[in-house]
Amino acid sequence: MTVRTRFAPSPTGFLHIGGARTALFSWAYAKKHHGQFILRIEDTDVERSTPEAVQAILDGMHWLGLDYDEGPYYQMQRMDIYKKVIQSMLDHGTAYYCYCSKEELEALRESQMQQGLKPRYDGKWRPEAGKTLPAIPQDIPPVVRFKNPQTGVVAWGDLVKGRIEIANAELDDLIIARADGTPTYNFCVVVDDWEMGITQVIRGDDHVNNTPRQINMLQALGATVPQYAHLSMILGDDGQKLSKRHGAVSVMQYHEDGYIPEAVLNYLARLGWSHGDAEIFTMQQFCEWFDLDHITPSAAQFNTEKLNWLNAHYIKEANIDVLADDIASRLKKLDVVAQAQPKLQDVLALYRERANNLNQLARDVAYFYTLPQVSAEDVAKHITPEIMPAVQSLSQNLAQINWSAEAIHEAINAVVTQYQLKFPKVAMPLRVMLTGIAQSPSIDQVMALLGQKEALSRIQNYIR
RNA sequence: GUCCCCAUCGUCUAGAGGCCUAGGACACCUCCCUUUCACGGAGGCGACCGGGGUUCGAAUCCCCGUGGGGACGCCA
Repeated sequence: MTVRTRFAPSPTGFLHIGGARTALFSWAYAKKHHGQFILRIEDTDVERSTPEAVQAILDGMHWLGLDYDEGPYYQMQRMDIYKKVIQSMLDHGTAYYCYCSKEELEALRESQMQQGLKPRYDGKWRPEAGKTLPAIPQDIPPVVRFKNPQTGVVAWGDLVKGRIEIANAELDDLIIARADGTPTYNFCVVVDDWEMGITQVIRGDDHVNNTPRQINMLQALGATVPQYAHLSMILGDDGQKLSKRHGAVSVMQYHEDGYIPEAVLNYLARLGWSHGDAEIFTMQQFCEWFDLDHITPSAAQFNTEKLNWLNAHYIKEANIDVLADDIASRLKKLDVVAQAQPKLQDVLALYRERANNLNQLARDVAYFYTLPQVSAEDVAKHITPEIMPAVQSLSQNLAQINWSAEAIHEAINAVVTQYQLKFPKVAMPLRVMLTGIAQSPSIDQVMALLGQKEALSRIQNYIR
């Protein structure tokens, strides 16, 4: 049987880091087994679903390069299928109408909680041999409930957590269609996973508790039960649960914050999954290596520092033209236009070795295209009156030479010797004059890229 | 409250009874490289939640604690 996995987000917000990892693992599993990966939008909560959220999810997946073979399917467009199944379950007696009002259910829940019991539907309208059902109230539109088995256990071999077993007595008859006739989540999932021929359901472990209900429905429908793999959650950098209020951000925020998608992908792949000592790998390798039995069942804490380390790696590895495009657009946000000279690719070749963030990289190279902001502190510390004669003399020499890093280096060495100084004594003030700060790559290389005219002009500003 | 899940360095993890005086990676520290800051290189620090079993032998298996998390909606 060919493998078919799916990612089934509900469009009530952006694609966050946990969702992205779930999608990544489902995607990789399908790729590994030459199967299909399906995207399904679970938008049956009309109140909270928005088209913007759908777009945000699509954008996030696109940025990460998680392409799908089928979909996106929208559950709201599949109502006919669900209604047909509900009718057939009603016909077969595996589902029934319940006329309890919301208030009645609420009261039931409360009293059970007070008695220290697990809140559950009491089966008031559940048809049973020899049982007389109450009189049907006229003013209450009924919901449809699934007739869950009351004895025995539901068990499955979870691909991540191992065997999980839950007594049917713990479960109640869940609502599969609301009073207005629309189907509910657990039911739609069952129908879709069945109808779409999903073979492995890979999802967050907050769904473990839904699984036994879904299996029971699948069995009532006579459907093949897929395999389940429940991924543990991702905690924030501080070990706390991610929530809207606390640290949960869109994957697109990582783009915004200067991360390269390869780094995010590699990082996410290693969160909860491992392949021996492998830390850095391509998505192609990941798809070859990926399997469900090397996933940790315990929750993982997000670590930005390790992401930064991977980001540095992928910035070094990136295609220089792609990198230049990205940095050019980030420069634009800083109101800096990357001119033709010096070529941004050349500048980045010099700078990317030291960067671990794209925004930082953009800020670092901005001075090639705009006058740097110099701090008074750096000026006071490095551009001292004592050094000015040497700088002045160097400036005159530089005007004479053939502009190249080697020649610049020689020129600096010459004044260093002439004035009996150490190299940094001259290099540091140059850095500040040219780049605005006291840290930069080799000053001769920086100057070579900046160009003779521009370099000399910036030095002149300090000579009076 | 009830049910379910989880538990190795600060963090991500390797580990499927002897290969473990517990390995790798990030972070941290030291040194080297050096034209500053980085990069890079070499070292270092640092963990099996506790208690009982089982076994010749347990990080690995079992039980009990403890701690953490999740689920209990006409939300998904």
